[in-house]
Amino acid sequence: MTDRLQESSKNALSFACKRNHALCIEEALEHAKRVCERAGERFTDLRKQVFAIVWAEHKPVKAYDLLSELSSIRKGVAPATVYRALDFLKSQGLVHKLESLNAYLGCSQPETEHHGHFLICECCEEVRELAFAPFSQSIDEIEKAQKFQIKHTTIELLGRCIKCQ
Amino acid sequence: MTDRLQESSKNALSFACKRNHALCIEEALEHAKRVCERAGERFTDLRKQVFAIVWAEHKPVKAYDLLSELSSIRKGVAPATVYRALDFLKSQGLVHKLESLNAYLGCSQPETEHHGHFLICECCEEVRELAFAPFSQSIDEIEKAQKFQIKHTTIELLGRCIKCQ
DNA sequence: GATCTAATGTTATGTTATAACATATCTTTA
DNA sequence: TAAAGATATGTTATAACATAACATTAGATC
Ligand SMILES: [Zn+2]
Ligand SMILES: [Zn+2]
Ligand SMILES: [Zn+2]
Ligand SMILES: [Zn+2]
Repeated sequence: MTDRLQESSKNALSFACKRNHALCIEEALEHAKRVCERAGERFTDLRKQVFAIVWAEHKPVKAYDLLSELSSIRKGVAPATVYRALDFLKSQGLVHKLESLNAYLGCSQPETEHHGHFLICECCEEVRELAFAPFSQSIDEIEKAQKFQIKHTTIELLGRCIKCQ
Repeated sequence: MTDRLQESSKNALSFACKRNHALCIEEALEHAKRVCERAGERFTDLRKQVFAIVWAEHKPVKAYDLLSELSSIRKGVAPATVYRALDFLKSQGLVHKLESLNAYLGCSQPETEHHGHFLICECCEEVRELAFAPFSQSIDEIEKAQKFQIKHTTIELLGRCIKCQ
């Protein structure tokens, strides 16, 4: 247990990066705060806590697991509490929902224009968010060819990562 | 009410195409039957009925709506009944699950190699399955670049169709 | 027709998500 | 700064989606 735990004061438990990255959560929280400020939205304690828990996992989190983690640092937590916070964070692009898993993942690049395209390893459950959208050209082509105006994409590729092949 | 209704005998109700396409369900059932035969699987009454209901809609169907439709032509229908049939049909590529809608759609081209990529109109709820996979090249590239072996893709593009723009 | 296997029936429960309304907190402005 | 309005959260209840476990039935094999 490092200095970071002390620094994080009362909510230390949930605010520590599960992979022990130095300053990981602190930086992500700064990042998230800026995103909210720019959007003129409030980054409340609840939202901060939910974001920090999701982020700390570095992997998809189920809403009800999140609920039980959140309960350990906060009172009066019900499903609606969690889903409302998740909805907000999604609306700001700070977390993504993985539809094929019914789980939520902290966005790895919230300040970059991107659509949330994921590689999901069926074996180790690691999920990688593609940094640059390799599908954007295909998507443009589809929009033209099919005269279809795309507003949101769900692209989740299930398979095996290099470690699990 | 046309001849087709009479032809379909006891299960006429659910076996009629909701868009009044001539021979639509009959042909799809023949198609599905062949797919099952080739796979050495049984296309039972239950599976046939579930497939026909899903197909007749020509749009995504919720499992519990399917359940209630199925109940009108069959006894002893419970959630498991429906989900088992859907699992089977999915395994044969005869229906797809739309993860972002929690709904099921009859496959428009079950005998063609394809991955199930969809355009979903948020306005009229019409869903089009892309006939040729425009993403297959991107997917190949990702597999090489990321050393990730893709086994299943979830690609659902939400937006507005030409009629709803 | 006895045996084995696959499919379905049946009951119960687990999991995921939202509705509706009360209360608290923040922001704005008089 | 007190009142009013808007946003966020608390609280209770329920809706919507899906699977587990075991019994029974129907089809295939011998
Ligand atoms: Zn970290
Ligand atoms: Zn992202
Ligand atoms: Zn039809
Ligand atoms: Zn298909």
